[in-house]
Amino acid sequence: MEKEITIYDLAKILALSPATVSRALNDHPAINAKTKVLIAEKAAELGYRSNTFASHLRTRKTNTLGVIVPRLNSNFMSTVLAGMEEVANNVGYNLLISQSLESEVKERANAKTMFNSRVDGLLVSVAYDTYSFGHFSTFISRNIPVLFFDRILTHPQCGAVIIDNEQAGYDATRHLLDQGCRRIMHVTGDLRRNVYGDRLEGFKRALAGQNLSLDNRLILSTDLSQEAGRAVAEQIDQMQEKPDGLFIANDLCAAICMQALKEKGYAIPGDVAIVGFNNDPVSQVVSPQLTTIFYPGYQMGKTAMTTMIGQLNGTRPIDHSEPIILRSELIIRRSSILLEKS
Amino acid sequence: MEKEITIYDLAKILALSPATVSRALNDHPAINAKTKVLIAEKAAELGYRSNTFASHLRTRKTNTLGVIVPRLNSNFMSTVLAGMEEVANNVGYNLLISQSLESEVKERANAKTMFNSRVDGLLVSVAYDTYSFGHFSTFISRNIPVLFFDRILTHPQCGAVIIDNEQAGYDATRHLLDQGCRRIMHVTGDLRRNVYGDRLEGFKRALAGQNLSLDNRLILSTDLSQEAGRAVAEQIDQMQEKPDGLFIANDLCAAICMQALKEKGYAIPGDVAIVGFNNDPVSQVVSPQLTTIFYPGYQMGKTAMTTMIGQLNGTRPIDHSEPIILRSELIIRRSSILLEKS
DNA sequence: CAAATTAATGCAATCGGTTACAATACAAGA
DNA sequence: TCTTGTATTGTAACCGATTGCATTAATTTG
Repeated sequence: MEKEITIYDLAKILALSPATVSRALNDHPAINAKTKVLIAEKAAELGYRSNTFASHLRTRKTNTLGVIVPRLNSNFMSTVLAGMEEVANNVGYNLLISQSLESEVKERANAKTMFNSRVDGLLVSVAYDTYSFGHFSTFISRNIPVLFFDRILTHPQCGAVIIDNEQAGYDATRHLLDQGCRRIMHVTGDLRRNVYGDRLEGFKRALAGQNLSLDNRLILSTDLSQEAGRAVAEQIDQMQEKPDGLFIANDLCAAICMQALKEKGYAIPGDVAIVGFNNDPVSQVVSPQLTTIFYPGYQMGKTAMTTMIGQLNGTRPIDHSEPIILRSELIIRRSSILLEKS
Repeated sequence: MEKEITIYDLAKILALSPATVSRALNDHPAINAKTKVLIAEKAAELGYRSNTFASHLRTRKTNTLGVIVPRLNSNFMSTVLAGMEEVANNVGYNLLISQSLESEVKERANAKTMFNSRVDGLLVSVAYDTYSFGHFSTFISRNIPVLFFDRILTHPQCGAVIIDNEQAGYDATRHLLDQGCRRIMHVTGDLRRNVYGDRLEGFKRALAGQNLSLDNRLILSTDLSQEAGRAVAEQIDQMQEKPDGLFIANDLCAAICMQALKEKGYAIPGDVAIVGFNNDPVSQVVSPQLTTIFYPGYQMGKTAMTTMIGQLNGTRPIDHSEPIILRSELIIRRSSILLEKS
């Protein structure tokens, strides 16, 4: 009940050598099938469990992957993690998860912890203010694969899994244009971050496609928080030339903003048509329901993890030259429908 | 750049013994302060990192805690995890996180993995259908602390951190009664689960306090999913004697139900006043905004983790006799206000 | 029937810290 | 001066699984 059984105990009981026991438990081909069965049975009977530390010490593999995310308590991130966990769990990898709380300093500390824990690989979605790569280069130099997802850093030796933010930005904007909007405001995050920068590119492309000029006053870089949503509504209310369309790069922020606008008497979508981003549950419960971009979080988690494991197995090395791009999708709901379908 | 530095390397370079190096790095009092500095500097210079496996192998401690939750992608759970992570991270513990996907079978498998990974302690919020304790008793018999949170199993050797679900149920119901509701429906989960069973007790107590009898047809045990929310609205629509109040044990489910009711022409709160549970972001963006119970997830995560670590340090053993109960709070919003405040 | 294979198992070193038990050096006390 | 004490550092045996290199037994080949 109390004492741990080791392969030495098993060996002694069965009058075999520890080496044979070890090999049998690892299904080594050189061991007689009957012997394997014998050992396996005894091991089960005595409640033997492999000491992973001894094993890791010897093999220099940990079967553990590190994951660093900006925040755990976001619907999107936890969905991604759920996807990762499912894949990892299936192939026997453990996950060491930590959050940077959107701070590069904390992210650096987390990376160091992961490094010291000797994770076999690292999956990262970087913090809001991360621009340096330094804390990841230790991994690279030791040949530990680093894979970015969603919020990525571009690096010649790291893979990346993202959605096509440019296309998503284009789709969202194009949809508003198709509904007749001519003065579209884009509320977004830090534009140096790929997810936001790329969406802006799509936004611009859509405008250009309609020969509309870009008004920089209509591009708001915020932190996409709930407060930001309220502030945007306030700002719109103060504007002379008000926008007739609003593309906000986050659903919760968009929902709050929509609510604030409604309180101020604006009709949605009549006065302002709104498109969000993420397909967060909130997008379905606001009224009118929010048009948004479906962001395949679960899929992203699974893909990232599968890619990482492929790399570790050597079956499929990560392609460092090109990021893996997942399809996202515009989901049209009431908050942006100005024209009845014909 | 490539090779790992060990304490033996450091020892050789500095003409000291590995023992001294080891002690110095662990700040052992017997080591000369100057020697410590010397060793620390050299270690930093050469990029030494402790091999945790060798260390764990010897000390039989892993500095890793296991956490099993039903789902990662729930706002509440990810908030709890965020709280746990913050505390654990501060004191140098790592978290091994996995999800049971609401299945006892998977939970059992996860527990086994945790066990084999030799976590120093285990924190669990059990799956929807978990009623047996078997997969945790291995931990107990090896003296590994197990602490339940939110969805708990009651066991003489395990601590627990919960909110006062009975009181919360009472508060929610009492509020509806105070607003004049006389026929309140309670939509909840599996009643054998403490979180739901206790809320029902509170529900009953509130009714009893007003000398109202309990109508079992008004207690609906569902899976609290979005579909369940729609189904409830449908059911209400079919009822002869319709409820004038609705207490739903989950915000998202409540929001969907509210939406479905509105579509069917019911006025909220006029025809049906609604109270949810969790204070999920959705509760703030639905209209009318949803009255709900604030569920201190972050706090729960921090408290659970602090308790666990106190236990591991030996500073403060877990009190197995009584669960730790956190305060929750009724947040009154428009979905349930029938009487103007006087 | 001897030699050569093949199959199965054992020996012993190794991974890198940790720690009980010395050992050494030097200063203070008798 | 000799003893005792104190401060530091060293020696070596672990922790438990893995694996290259034998070794032994069993089978096949010439």
